[in-house]
Amino acid sequence: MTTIRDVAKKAGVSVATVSRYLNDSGYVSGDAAKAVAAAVKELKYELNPVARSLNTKKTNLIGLIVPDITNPFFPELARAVEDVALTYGYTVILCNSDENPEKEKNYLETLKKKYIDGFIVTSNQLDAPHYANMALPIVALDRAINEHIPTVASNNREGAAMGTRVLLERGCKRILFLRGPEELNPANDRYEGFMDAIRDSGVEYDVVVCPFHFADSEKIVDRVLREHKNIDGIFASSDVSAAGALKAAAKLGIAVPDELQVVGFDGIAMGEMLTPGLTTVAQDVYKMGAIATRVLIKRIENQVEEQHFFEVPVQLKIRGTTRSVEK
Amino acid sequence: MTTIRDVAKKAGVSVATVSRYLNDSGYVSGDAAKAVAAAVKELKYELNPVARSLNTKKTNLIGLIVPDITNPFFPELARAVEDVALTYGYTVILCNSDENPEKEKNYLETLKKKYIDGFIVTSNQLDAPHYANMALPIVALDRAINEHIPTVASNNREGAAMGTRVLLERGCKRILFLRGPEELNPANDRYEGFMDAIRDSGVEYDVVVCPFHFADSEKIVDRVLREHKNIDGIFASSDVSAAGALKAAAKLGIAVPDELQVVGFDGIAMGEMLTPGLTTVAQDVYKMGAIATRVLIKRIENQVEEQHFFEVPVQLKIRGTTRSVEK
DNA sequence: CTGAAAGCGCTTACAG
DNA sequence: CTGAAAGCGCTTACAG
Repeated sequence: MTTIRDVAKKAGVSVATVSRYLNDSGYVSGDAAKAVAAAVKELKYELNPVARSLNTKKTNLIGLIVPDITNPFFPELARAVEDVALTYGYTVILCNSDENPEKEKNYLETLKKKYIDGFIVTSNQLDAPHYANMALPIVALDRAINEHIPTVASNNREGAAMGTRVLLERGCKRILFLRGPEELNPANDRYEGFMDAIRDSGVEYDVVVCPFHFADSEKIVDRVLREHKNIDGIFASSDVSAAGALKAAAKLGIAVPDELQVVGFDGIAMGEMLTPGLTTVAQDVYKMGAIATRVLIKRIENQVEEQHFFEVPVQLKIRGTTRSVEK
Repeated sequence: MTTIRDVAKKAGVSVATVSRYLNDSGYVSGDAAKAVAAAVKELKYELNPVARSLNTKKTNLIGLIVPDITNPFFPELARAVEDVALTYGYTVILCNSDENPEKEKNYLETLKKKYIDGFIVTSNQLDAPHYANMALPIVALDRAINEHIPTVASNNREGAAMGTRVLLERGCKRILFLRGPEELNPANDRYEGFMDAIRDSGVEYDVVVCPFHFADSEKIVDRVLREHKNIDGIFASSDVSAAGALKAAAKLGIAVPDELQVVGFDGIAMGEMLTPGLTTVAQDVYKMGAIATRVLIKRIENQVEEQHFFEVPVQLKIRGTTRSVEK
C-alpha cells in the first residue's frame, strides 16, 4: 500500500505539504503542487480514509434509521437517501429499528463511536434523551417535530382533506375513515385533515383506528362493512390499509367503485397494480428523502440553513377505486 | 474521551496489557485482568473502533449491493441481512447498483478503502475483473455462480416446473410463459424449469421475453392476449410481471381464474393484496439473505466452510388466480 | 505474564 | 509557503 510518506518522498516535500495539497487546506506553492500531483499520479496514491477519520472524526457515513425497510413506504426513501448521499460522496448505513427504542439507541451509540457523520431518522422517539444528547446532526423524516431537529414531512393534513373531498365530490353519503395508530404524528395530522373536510359537509362518517397492516386492515374493514351496510366510501390513512379494505369488499361481494369508493394515502407502487387501480393521496417519498439528505449534509458540513421544517406537497392520483365526478 | 491510556494508568498496567485483556488475545494474569476490568468500568471506557480499524483493517461493516432496493424483492433481503448482521455485531451499508458495472465497481473500491469486511452482492457482473481482484470475502445472492464465490439461490428451475404444473393440473390448454431477461441467470433457470414441465405435456405454449417491470409486462401481455385469444394460462417469471398480466386481462375483460389462470414467481407481499390473490412460486427471500450473511461472516472470520452453493427451496402459494384442481 | 516501542496512515498547530 | 513533530487511539511483535 502506498502511503502519504511515499508520495512526499517522491515529490521531494514533506507529508504535511502533501496533506495540505490533498485537502486543499493551507498554502501550497505552485511548484510543490505540481510535484505532488505528479507523484500521486505515478504512484496511484489513494488516501486512506480510515486513517483520516481517526484524525478528523468524520467518515462520510450517514445512518438511515427506519422502522422496517420491508414496509413499502421505506425502500423509495432509502433509494433517495442513497442517491443523494452518493452525489455528495457519502455512504449510507441501513438500520431497522422496529420502532424499538432500545434498538434505536443502540444503533445511535455504536455508530457514533464509529464516527458516523449524522443520521436520518424515522422515529417516534425523537424526544427521548438519547437524541437530545447526541451532539450529531440529525434530520427527522415523516414523523415528529422537535425544535432542535429539522424535519421533512408531507402536508398530511391538507392531503387528507384533499382525499376526503375526492369522496365527497363523488357523492359518498357515509364515509368510513381508517385512522392510523394514535402514536403516529402523520396519522394524527391525517385525521385532522379528514375532520377539516368532513365536518361541515353534513355527510355521515365513522372513524376506526386501524394499523398500517394489510391483514389487520382487511379484518377490521370486513367487520365494519358487515355492521354498517350503508357505507359507500372509505378513506384509508395508508395504501396498505386501503388494499386491505378492497380485499374485504371483494370478499363481501361489494363492487368497487360502484357501491363503494376507496381512497388511500401514500402512493406506493402497489396502488397501480391493483385492479381497479387505487385512487390515493400520493406522497413524494423520493423527494422527502432527497431533501432530508441534503439538509443533513449541509448540517454536517456546517453550512448555515435557517429553515427547520420542510413540507413536501402530496399529489392526488385518481384511479379506478373512485368514480367520475358527478355533474 | 477516555482512552486506553487512561485505563492503563488507572489500572496500573501498560496499554498493551489493557489491549490484550480487551481483545482476549495473549496472556493476562488474573490480577491484571481484575484491575483492568475495574478501571474500564469506573471510567466507562469504550474502545474506539476507528483506531482499532486502522490497525486491524477490519471494521465490522459489510456491504449489500442490490440493483435497486425499490424492487420489491430486495427490501426483505436487506432486512434479513441486517438482522443477521446485527446478531454478529456487524452493520450493513446499502448500495444500489442499478445493474451498472461502473457504479458497482465504484462502491466496491471506495468501500474497500474504508476497510469494509465483505460484500453480499446481487449482480450480473460477478465474473468481471473487479470481483476477481477484490481479495475480500464476497457472497453472491440469487444470481451468478462462480467457483470462487459462494452463492445462495432458490431452486429456480424446480420451482418453475412446479409453477408450470399448477397450470397443467388445472386444465390449461395453451400457456403463455413470461420469460425474464436473458442476461439473468435465475430467469434462465426458470425458463428451463418451465420447459422441463411443459415439454412432454402436449400442451401448447408461447414464450415471450418480458422484463420484471409492471407497466411493460402489462403492455406485452395485452398485445399477446389480443393476438392469441385462446391462451388460458400465464406463468410469469416474476410477481410483478404477473401483476401486469392480471391488469391486462382485467382491461380486456378476461375473467381470472375462470377464463385465464395466472401464476407468478417470487412471493412478494403484494401478491396477497391483489384480488384475486396471486398464486405464486414463493422464494424464501428472508432465508436467502440470512444464509448469505452467515456464510459471509464465517468467511470474514476465517472459519472453514466447505459448501459453496446453497439452495433455498421455494414454496407454492396457491391463491385465487388459479382454480381448484379438476378431478 | 508484561511493558516499551514501533507502527497503522493520516492531520494539524507551530515555528520558521 | 514549508517541514518537524506531536497526536488521533489503538494493536502487535519483541525482549525480558
